[in-house]
Amino acid sequence: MQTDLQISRQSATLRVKVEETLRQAIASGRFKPGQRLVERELCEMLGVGRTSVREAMRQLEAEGIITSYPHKGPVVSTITYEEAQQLYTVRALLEGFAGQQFAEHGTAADITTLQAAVVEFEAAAESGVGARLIDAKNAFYNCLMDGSKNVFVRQMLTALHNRINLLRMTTMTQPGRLAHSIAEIKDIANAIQNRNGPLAAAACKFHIDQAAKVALEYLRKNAAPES
Amino acid sequence: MQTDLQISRQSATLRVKVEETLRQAIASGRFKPGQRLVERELCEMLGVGRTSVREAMRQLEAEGIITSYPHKGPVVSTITYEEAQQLYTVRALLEGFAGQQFAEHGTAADITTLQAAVVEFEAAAESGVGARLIDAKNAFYNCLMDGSKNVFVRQMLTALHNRINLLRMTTMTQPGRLAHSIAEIKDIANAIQNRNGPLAAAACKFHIDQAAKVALEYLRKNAAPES
DNA sequence: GATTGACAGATTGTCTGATAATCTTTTTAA
DNA sequence: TTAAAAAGATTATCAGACAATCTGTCAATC
Repeated sequence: MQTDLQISRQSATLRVKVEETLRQAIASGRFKPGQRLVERELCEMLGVGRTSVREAMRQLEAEGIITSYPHKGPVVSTITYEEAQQLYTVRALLEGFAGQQFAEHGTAADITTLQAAVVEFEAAAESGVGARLIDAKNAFYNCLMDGSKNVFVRQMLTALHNRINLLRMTTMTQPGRLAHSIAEIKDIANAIQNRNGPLAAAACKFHIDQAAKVALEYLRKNAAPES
Repeated sequence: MQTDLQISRQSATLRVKVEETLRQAIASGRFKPGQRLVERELCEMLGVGRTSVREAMRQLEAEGIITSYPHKGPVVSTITYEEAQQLYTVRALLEGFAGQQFAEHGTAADITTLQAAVVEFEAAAESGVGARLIDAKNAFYNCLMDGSKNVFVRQMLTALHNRINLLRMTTMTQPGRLAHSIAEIKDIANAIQNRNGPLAAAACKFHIDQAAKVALEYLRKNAAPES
């Protein structure tokens, strides 16, 4: 019975739309880390009541992308150097795990999808269009997370990605990084296709460790946060 | 409904207390998985307004211990057998990591605290007092998580523990399990004290895997809920 | 008898206004 | 100059209202 006749049903509740809008606004840099988010301003900006804004805030707070202080209100979360380190460390752990599970338990269809994502990623890189590259990267990671066949791993990695976004740092735009990135991603896909779990895990970990190296180096240079 | 869950309204924010109270109420089985949480009833029960209840709901929803459906309201989350498997799998991964980090980077003070927790755990086991045992177990895990020196690992493990609590299953109360549990915990502490990272990781993983085995076996027997 | 449609009741979703609590800044007093 | 007090701003919470949506009931229809 379930055919593809779904009505768009413009997102379930207003609150969810507010969440999505704000998440996007933060991820895109419209709101910067450390910036205060004043309730009244958000209400006017979004054209919704305080209820919706406040409830959305609680959600974003739980996700860690905003931090709110009692009686002072929410602020876009900032990430210290140490936290960034920790973030990349646990991301490497979880993505390594996801890669391993994918290699060992992923379906043939999963692998086909992954290969397609790799091809698109290469094409996007060659096209030089930033947005397309970002989409391709996200598609790849999404596929990888699904391949883990573990809802919780997916949730946690999604949360980590959101928080890493706060760094507003695309390691891929660093000179020479993109080429390496492509090669690393190919290694991951190959290891998975060969059903080599440990190698897939190592490849994933290596990929993230490299990205971390670039990102942390960048953070160290572009001096610290005065807050 | 009873009013035996009254909140003492003092410092912090009311909303946070509501969160804590409800989290506790769910963890203790006062509210059971699948049970609906009607807004108005919660307001009366807690003696607070809808604002505080609704915002607390958003937080608990983000934590995964309740699930809410648009225009129908929240229910206490249920966990399927497959989800329980995944939960224990990723918990083993993260706790293994925490153990390894502890062994490799924990301070002497951390180790002292951990040893104390082990001693208390043994004493609690001998005393036969359930509440004391639970406290001791929590203290041990808290110490372990802190030892990881990684805020995100701590957050994720806390979230996982909360969700495992939904199973309302204390593997330790299974016949013969407690003795094994103590032995396993000692192994963990010893590996850490000897600064043997890989061994600590293995010990942590083994401990969780054993608990998972017991829990999953129990779940399989006590037939699946059809919801 | 089973399905459909209309209706009523219940609950959530959202808005608004009001008040208390708390933080921040400015002003005043010593 | 520093400390205390007052003023201003913002959040935290409550209460009431209304709309939107879900659920169950019951009669009408085939």
